[in-house]
Amino acid sequence: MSRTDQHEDTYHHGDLRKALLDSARVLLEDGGPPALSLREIARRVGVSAPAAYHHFRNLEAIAQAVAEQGFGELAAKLAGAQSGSGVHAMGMAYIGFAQANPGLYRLMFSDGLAAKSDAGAALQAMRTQAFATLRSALEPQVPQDQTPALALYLWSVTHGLALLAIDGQLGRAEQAQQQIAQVLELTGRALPPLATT
Amino acid sequence: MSRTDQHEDTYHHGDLRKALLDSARVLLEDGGPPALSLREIARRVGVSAPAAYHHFRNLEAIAQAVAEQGFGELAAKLAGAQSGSGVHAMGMAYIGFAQANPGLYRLMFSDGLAAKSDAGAALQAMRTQAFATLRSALEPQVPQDQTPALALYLWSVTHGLALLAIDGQLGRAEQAQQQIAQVLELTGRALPPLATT
DNA sequence: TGTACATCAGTGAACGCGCGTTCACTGATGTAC
DNA sequence: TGTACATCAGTGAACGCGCGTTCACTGATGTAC
Repeated sequence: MSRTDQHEDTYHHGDLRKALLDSARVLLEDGGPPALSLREIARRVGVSAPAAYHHFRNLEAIAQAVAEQGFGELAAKLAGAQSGSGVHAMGMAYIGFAQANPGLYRLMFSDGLAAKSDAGAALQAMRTQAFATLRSALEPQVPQDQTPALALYLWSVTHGLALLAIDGQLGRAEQAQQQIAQVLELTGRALPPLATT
Repeated sequence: MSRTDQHEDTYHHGDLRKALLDSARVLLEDGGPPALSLREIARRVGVSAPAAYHHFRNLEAIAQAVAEQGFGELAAKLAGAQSGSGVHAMGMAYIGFAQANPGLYRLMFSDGLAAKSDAGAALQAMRTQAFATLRSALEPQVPQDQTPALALYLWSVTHGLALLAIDGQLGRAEQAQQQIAQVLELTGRALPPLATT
């Protein structure tokens, strides 16, 4: 009988690793990166805290794995938008991701566990990787010598706008979406004509 | 004999309130917002932790006071740049502030103590106030109906760029400064012609 | 000018808390025979 | 098909830690007389 067929209140959990990551994400959205706590993550899964150590080296490793998930999902979302109408669509997708997962976005890009040894460095690497992806997505569409500056420009606007949005600095709901669209429209004005693929 | 004339190793400190704020800022730059701890702040001043309670209601009140200082200093710096050559100079000043006080900037704009009751709300209000200042500085220079969108656009770019800079996402030193200048130059291209005062 | 005293800014000890992590354990699983 | 057993994923108890905050106190200050 495979574990996945049924899962009464068994002693063994089934897929605790996944459950812990899910729990961490919920916690993250509830209280932001500072709220991440191994004990609370386990508590919400209904499992003792030490059980987590069979699946992760420590709390930082959980945070790192969650961030990794986040970068994966963001990349997927951006790749989906890319096939659409270009910069504006990608910007909306980017900010949409942050709005849908504000706690996760903060973990990925904010200080959270920054200076800390292992996971901090790993996070930094993920960010750099994400930026490299953006740059190479832009590369075929703009003059080569302008790519780095344009990529940084686009990242700055979207990153800043995303953070302002999830900080509640924009109006609520529809109004916010309209403001975002306006900013992205302005952003596009600074771009050279794009070579559509 | 006034307290300020001399200050041997007296039992009474002289200006503990200021000393605590200074200490908090150093700590903030050392370890970011998560490192803020009342005990550590007091320890670094060489005073017992409870002494702080004669000057602040609690730890959050210290953080709030520090953030308040930060917003004051940022506003002063921007006002100084405003008399200069406009948007580009103000952008450089803004990002320069963040680079000079990364921990403080994070406290002011990042999650740090976000959702928390009193101080969190106060911080939010300070941010909103800062944005209002930016908007009204922009108002006489652009068509009135475009002011909100342009202000948000400018804030997004500078905020995003500032965070990327202090997150070490840009190259080191001169290279970083050059990238910042390039991004600000691109940013300016989206602006309508400005009415110089 | 000298002294009693109220006020104030410090002190050390103690509280309760939640945390991350380690430990020795035990119950469940599934495989070898 | 049935059983012994190695492996593995859980458990509860305990550790040490640093934290924010409260408490009763005491030493210093400066003012009223």
